[in-house]
Amino acid sequence: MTRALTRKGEATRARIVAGAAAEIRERGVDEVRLEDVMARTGTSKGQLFHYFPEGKEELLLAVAQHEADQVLIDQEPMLSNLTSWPAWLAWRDRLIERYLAQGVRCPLNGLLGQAGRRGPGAQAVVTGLMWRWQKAITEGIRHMQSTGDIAPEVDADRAAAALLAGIQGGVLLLLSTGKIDHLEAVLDLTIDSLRSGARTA
Amino acid sequence: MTRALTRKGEATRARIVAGAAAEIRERGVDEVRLEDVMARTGTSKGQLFHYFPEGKEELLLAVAQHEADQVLIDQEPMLSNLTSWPAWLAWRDRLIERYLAQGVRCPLNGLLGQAGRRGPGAQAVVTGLMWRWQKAITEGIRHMQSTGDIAPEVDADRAAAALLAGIQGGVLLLLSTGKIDHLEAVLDLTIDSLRSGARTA
DNA sequence: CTAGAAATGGACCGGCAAGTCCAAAGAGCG
DNA sequence: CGCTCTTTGGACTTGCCGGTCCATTTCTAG
Repeated sequence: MTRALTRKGEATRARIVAGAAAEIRERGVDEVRLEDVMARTGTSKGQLFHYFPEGKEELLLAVAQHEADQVLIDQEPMLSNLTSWPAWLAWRDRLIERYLAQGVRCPLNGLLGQAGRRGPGAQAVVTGLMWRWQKAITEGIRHMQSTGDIAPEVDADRAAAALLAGIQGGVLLLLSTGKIDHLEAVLDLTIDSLRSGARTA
Repeated sequence: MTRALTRKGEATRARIVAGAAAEIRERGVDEVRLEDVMARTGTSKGQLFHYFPEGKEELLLAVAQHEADQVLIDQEPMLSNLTSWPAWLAWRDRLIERYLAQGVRCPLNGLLGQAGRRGPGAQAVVTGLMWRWQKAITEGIRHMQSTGDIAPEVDADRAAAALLAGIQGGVLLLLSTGKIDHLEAVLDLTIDSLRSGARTA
């Protein structure tokens, strides 16, 4: 039942997704025309609908999944190794760097706020991303607790939830205002707060 | 040069904005058709373009401004009176309550992430909102510092920036996942953190 | 080599929704 | 009471863009 794709087909499909992703980053989700994707990727309409029978919707979803994965990959190996304060700071730096470079071009942009409306598929992609992201942070906090660097009374889940929210909001404000200050403030203050909590223990 | 609007005209214009706002809340920005607004408000196309000569764009911008103002109004009188810990908690409760009630229906939704792309007008609306919001929080923190409830070393601006980002992210996650947990965590943990900072002083 | 499946190209269709236009109704004013 | 400016109604135009369709070429297997 899985589509019969030859190697060539596979490559074309990937090219379409990548091209669509680039297009979205540059122009925004709702500004993407199938035609633009075709032009950029050197494909024809027939191909688009051959690889994404459901049409635009399906393509967009594939792109979303692709970009969501990328978000986490871009944070590696830091995100999975939050095992010391220097590691946390390295992660912090990576985030700042990454989003500073990305600027206004957030590929998931259109999705985030409208996940609910864009159908259950989009919803799943977004919640999946957030879930994995938060889980990684939680594990980092737990690890720091195991080494005594973070107070055991800290509710790792709640703290991770707050930090994740802060990051999202920081990025959102970067998107809105062009300033990275909010993201920086969140990361620094939250990490500081986790850190100083150790004294209590 | 300000448009010559009779009282009746003024009323109609307001009705259109309100109707469009409602429509956006229910269906999302990009799903709004002029036709829907007409139907809901009992107006004709002639009227829409009479009151908003630039068309949809201009109408949407008017709605955005309207809703942005509402966001802050909804937080009053708490937001302007963050002068004691009970007051902060009351504000917290109001936020939770408001966004819980609102659920997925965020009128500014489409704007937030795409302010940059939606033209300078939208950008201005969003940054203006964020600016005013953050300023109010900053003033709250400063006041608490003046009464010794928050340590003087706290950088009020930075702390406010972080809190604002947290709130935005919390709302975003509410929109994406339907859960209010993130917003709650941000508010509680951040306020706690500000509170415990007092001990240091 | 060849049959069948996959991949590709691109002409064409159809609907939708923004925006235009003008005619007519209503309201304020001397 | 009639002039003018605002308000209103709604038919019509127009361009865009997603989606359909089929002819053609390329690939793979036996």
